[in-house]
Amino acid sequence: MDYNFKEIEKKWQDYWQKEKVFKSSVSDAPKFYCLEMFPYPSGKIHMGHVRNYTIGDVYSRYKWMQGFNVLHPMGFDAFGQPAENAAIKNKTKPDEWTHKCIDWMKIELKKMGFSYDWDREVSTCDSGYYKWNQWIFLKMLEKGLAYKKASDVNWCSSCATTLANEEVIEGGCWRCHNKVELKELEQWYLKITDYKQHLLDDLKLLNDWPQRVIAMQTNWIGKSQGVEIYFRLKSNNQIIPVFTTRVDTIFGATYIVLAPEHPLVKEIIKDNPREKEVLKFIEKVGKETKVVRISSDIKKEGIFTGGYATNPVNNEDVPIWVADYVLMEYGTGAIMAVPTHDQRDFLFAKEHNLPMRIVIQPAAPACPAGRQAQSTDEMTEAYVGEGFQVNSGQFNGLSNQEAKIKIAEWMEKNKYGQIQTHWRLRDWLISRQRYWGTPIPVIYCKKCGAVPVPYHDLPVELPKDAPFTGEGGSPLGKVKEFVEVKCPECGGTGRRETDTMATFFDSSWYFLRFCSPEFNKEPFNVQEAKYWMPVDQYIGGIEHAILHLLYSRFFTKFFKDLGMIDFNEPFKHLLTQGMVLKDGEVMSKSKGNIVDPDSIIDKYGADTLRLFMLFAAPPETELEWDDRGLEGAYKFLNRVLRIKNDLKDKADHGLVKVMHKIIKKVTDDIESFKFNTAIASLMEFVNAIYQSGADERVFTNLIIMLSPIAPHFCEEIWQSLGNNGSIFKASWPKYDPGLLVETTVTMVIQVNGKVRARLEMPTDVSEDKLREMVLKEEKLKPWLQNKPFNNFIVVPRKLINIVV
RNA sequence: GGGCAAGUGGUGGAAUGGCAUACACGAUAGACUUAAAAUCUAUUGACCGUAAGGUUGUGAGGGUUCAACUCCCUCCUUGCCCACCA
Repeated sequence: MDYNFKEIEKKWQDYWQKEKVFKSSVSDAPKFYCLEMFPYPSGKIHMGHVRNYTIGDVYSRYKWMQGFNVLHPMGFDAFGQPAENAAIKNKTKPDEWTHKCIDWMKIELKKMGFSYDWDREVSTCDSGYYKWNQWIFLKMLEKGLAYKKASDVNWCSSCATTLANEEVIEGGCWRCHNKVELKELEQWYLKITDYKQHLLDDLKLLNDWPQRVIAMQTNWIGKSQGVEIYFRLKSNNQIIPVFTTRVDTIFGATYIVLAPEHPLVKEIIKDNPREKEVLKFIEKVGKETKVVRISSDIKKEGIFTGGYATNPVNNEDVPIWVADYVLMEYGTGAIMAVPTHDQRDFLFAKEHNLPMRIVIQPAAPACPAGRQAQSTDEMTEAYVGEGFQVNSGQFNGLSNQEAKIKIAEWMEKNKYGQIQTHWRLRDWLISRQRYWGTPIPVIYCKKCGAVPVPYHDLPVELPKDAPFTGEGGSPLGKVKEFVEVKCPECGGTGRRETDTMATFFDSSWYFLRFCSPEFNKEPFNVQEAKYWMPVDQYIGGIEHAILHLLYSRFFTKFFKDLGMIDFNEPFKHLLTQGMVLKDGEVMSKSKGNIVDPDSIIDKYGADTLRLFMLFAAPPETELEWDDRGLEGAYKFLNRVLRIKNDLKDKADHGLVKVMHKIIKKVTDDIESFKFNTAIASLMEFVNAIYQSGADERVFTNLIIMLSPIAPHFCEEIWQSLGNNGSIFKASWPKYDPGLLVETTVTMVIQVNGKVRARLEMPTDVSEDKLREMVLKEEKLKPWLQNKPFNNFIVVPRKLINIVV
């Protein structure tokens, strides 16, 4: 008979909550902080949440049973635009809508049986939380890390707000995919670039992070070392700086190219017969969107300006061109072109018949790629590999790697240029022209300028009934009582900042807040954070590999500089779980292939859902949803339950030995997040029990090992076996290494690498004895046929390979 | 274009130099049943063979090794991230 999961799951969820089984507080015991990325409260949990939180839950419960003091909190990343949209649609207020969603979501999370310490719940939209966003902002302002500047910012007209560089994906808005425009605005920025070197260097400390996340962050920070070279405009000797990482090719620079927006272009073409034509070209390029400009199959277009510049290393005059493939926002907005050693320059030069010169030759014949080109005419593509300098003055004959250093030093000495480092990382734009976010705590005064709100006036509360319509513009600007305030400095007429903070600000430090969620003197209690932090295990989606993780690392470094914490990195170990797929595709509303967790819980129970998700694939790989696999998980639980009705007085010694092996395997597997093989081992254990019958001790160990995975199910059995208290207060079984030692072993006998026999041998058999037994073996005789052995290889306790 | 993963039965996956396909799903057969479901038992990579057994087999090709899914080289395919980045 099937077990009654509905009754059982409800019963134990209530019990865990009432008894506060998973409540944690600072103690002398070793701590373990297990954190899953908190959700945006959309109102419904999806399979991605279920997978993420199940992984964290299993690990937390396992750590509890290993004797750790576990911090396993949950909260809600509750500010953000969807609440505004939903509120307009449903004619309610973002505040009410969000809190309703949080309530629904909590019900669903509780139905999954997750072991959270709900006493630590935080929601970022509560003033008790965002007050500290404002506090952090003011501290950053004090330290010169928050500043306001006017510039062209990424603007999404459909969301009517600005976007950080990190929020622009392929030229579109990360949320609505609308084309992003540039708009000149005065906005607040955080100087994350002050930490760029630390953010890059400390990636080396993160040995327990996935390689690809490290790679993505490295890429995003984008450090590149090179030389800024001073070309000079021939007509008036003005400097045109260009940046290159390949200074070894400087003697092959046969023209330079400016971005169409480059300020010097207008000067160069002034009173020049080509002026009209060039302006026409610039206008044309300006109309193209960035998306079109970067699409790789489009031909690079450019035009000669009529001007010339002088290459400082050889005083050669080179033509100045303007082309669409040079971007004003990277480097200096101007490049030197070396057609022989850069593929893009090569194609451009061929197209426009520009001169080229070879300056690096592969070291033939050592270089396989390298037939040396005798003239540029025979080149069909640029040579971008390593080699030796030619046509490069006093640097001829050097390897290009060596030349890179020597030329850079020589240029710097002669003031032809300057060794420089370029970074891709830009300061973080945090102003948003939205309602549902943290108000930026600044007041503008005609006399005093931008004045920070004094700490004792925090929080700057978000007015509950702003008249927002979704039409854009800062809705807070329409709330008179909010905007019209006195200047805190001179008492004169002031005007409050009406932009709110980007929501990534909220999630950049929530892991610290969880250490002391009620603390009301500072963002977190320094002592408690000292005990709990850093997060030992962080679990979440790969989609946060750049934004959220980079910002959180930045905030952590800031708090360290404030002296509030004493570690460099917030997350010791990071696990990025794979997506949940259905029919090979990511589950999504638009594809209509969503499986609702709630309906699965209703039909099979949370334990079955948890078991299936963990068994179907390792946590980091994609998981293909499979109804039949779910059915299999359900059958397994019933199979376990049946054992209980058939317990023996004493289990066989053989089964006890099997048990100890399984304990070792399951412990090792769970420790390293191999839940799928841990479950496979438990299934093997169950199969073995079906063969020989378990006693209560063996069965209890099975139940304890299964309990992190199927907690309600195991808690029920634990209780029905007459145990007191929660199974999660029980300790994890230990294996007896003595029982793992075998006296005999099955050895595989190979002849020429092919398996020809298997022999049962004592583990301590001597090699001579082995040989004797092998030669006697009838099965092997046809293969050996009295031929002499070339080799007789023995891998102790495993295998023998005879080579004849 | 650059970087990082990955490619194994009908399916999800296991094995990190030493028995390829653990565990499960599915399928087939049997037991139980009036019958079905559930459950239990057995078989299940392909090919040849009545069988014993043999051959072959981890995207393709080469290499190292007594021994390669695993290490090295070349290539193909898929996924993800970045990208006219100078």
